[in-house]
Amino acid sequence: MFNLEWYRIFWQTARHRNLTKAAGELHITQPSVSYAIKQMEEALGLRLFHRLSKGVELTEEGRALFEYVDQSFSMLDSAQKHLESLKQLNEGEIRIGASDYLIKHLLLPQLNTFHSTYPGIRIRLSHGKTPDITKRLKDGEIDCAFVHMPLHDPLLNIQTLVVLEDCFVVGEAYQELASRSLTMREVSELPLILFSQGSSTRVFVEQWFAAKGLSVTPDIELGSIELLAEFARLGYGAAFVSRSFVQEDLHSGKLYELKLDDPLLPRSIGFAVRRDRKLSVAAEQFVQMIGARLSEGL
Amino acid sequence: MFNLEWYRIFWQTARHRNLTKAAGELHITQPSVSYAIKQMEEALGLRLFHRLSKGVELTEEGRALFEYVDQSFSMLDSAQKHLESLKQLNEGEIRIGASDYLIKHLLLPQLNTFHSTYPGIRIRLSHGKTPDITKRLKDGEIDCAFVHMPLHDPLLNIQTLVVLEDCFVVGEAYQELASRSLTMREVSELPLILFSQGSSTRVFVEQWFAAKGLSVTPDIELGSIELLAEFARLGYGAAFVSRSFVQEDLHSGKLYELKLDDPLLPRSIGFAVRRDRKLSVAAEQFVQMIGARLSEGL
DNA sequence: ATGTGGTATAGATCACCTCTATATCATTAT
DNA sequence: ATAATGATATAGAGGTGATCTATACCACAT
Repeated sequence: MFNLEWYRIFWQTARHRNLTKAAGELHITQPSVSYAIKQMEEALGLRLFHRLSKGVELTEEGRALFEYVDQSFSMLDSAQKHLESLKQLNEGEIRIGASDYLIKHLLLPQLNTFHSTYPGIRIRLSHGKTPDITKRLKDGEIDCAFVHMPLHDPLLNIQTLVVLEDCFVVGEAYQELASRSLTMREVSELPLILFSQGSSTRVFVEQWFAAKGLSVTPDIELGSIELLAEFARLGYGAAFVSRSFVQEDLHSGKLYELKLDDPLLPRSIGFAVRRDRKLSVAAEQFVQMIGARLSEGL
Repeated sequence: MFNLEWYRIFWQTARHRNLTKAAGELHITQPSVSYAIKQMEEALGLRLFHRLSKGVELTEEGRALFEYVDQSFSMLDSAQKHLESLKQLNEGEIRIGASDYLIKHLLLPQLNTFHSTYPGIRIRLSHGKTPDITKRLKDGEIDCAFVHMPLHDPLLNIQTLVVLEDCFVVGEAYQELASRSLTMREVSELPLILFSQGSSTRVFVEQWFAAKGLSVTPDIELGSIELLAEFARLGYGAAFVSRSFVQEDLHSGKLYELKLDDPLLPRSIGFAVRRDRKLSVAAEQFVQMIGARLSEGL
């Protein structure tokens, strides 16, 4: 059959009109070139070059072939360049799934860094609840996802990325509550400021209460963690937030953390990919960066 | 370095999403495919396929590569088709040089046959005098030429194709001249009907006279052999024509050939190509045909 | 458990590409 | 003429890497 390597030899020979020069370019010897072209001509049943005393020259048929081969090669050359570019992270695409909350507070800060380092990489975010996100991940619509733990799925490779520690915080108005330890019932009877219904955070806190047979109805229900903290500071009640987010306020005394008889279990955020798929170069790089930055502390 | 054969293996694998199938298509074994793709991935420093439990699937980078490779291959495929077509004489080009006279009386009848057999082959004719034609042949502007012999040129390969025998003919009016043998001087004093100045035929006949120190001025000078014969038939004088052309008139008694003391040397028509160039498939076929037909007698 | 359908790995083999050496040929210089 | 130069072609030896066989391994379905 026809050996594709022959095309490369043919191409160089046609360009240099000289077997010896072509051989030099290809880092092989002149007889090898001569041999390859002979093979080719025999395989095609056509003469491709005129053998002149001072080199070779394409025949009519050879010229016809060269037109195509040249184009074909420039195509393959572009391919090499494109792949190199993908490898150098000058282009590419990452499709990430996460909840609105995680997109805003975990992903966005990291993404900025990533995007300014690799401006050519296109980021596609899709938001949704964890079950929805995992489905899209399994369907191949997204490359990786940030999910709330615990989550088990045989098709997915999930690793814990960062641990969220939650707490109830109050403003100065409720300062005295923070001096002693509260039971869950006591907490449930406070005016509560919670994340909106259906969010992972809300589900988590409701389950915590439910474990003691308590059901709660928040006085205030909000969609953003900043607002939760703000209402707490203003003394509207106890807000359920992740501790790291209100760290500064706790230090400066604008907010107070409630001590609890039954400690809240830490919640984990995991990073999930399909077990049977390798990440693209771009996604791989992204994961590396996320991992490095998060291990230094969120 | 990168082996172009790998592309073929990559391509088949990508199309079938299955190493085993690709191997079958390529008439090699599955491990060979596995090995080749591994080589390729290592050379590129990129993973090209996801290995799934039920086959393989292109990665993002693999898809990018496939786009190019697929195009590149369809290009090479077109090349094969084109060459095949050239070989089958479904297309191609022949550039032929000849004098006006030879184009009309030697080439045209043959060309019709050739052209109806191979309608896809483009014929390019260029006309000119033999020295001009041979120059164009040596410059590579034409592929082959019909020339008047004798002609010697170290760069050209010339073979005699057909022998033209010339003669002087007269109409009934001069019938009695044909009964005896004439000297050249007698002929030179007849009213002569000759081909136009500069043509090979004219040069030939002038040289024949010049060899005896005679110079001639024709009474009638014409550009086509039909007209020469016609004027002779009408009794305007003696026309110098090739015998084969007036064969019929000689038999039917419309024309009479003059007998000469000094016989005219037969003139040869030769076929010339460049010694260092091989003819294209189309031209080769043309030469074959011309040779075969002419050897059966013009 | 077992079978099925896929890929990966190990080690042996062999085809064929590449090499060296030399022939041959045309052109150019001496 | 003769030699030198710069090409390609050919012959025969050799080595390398693609290919093969055999087998392991893995996921999934039965």
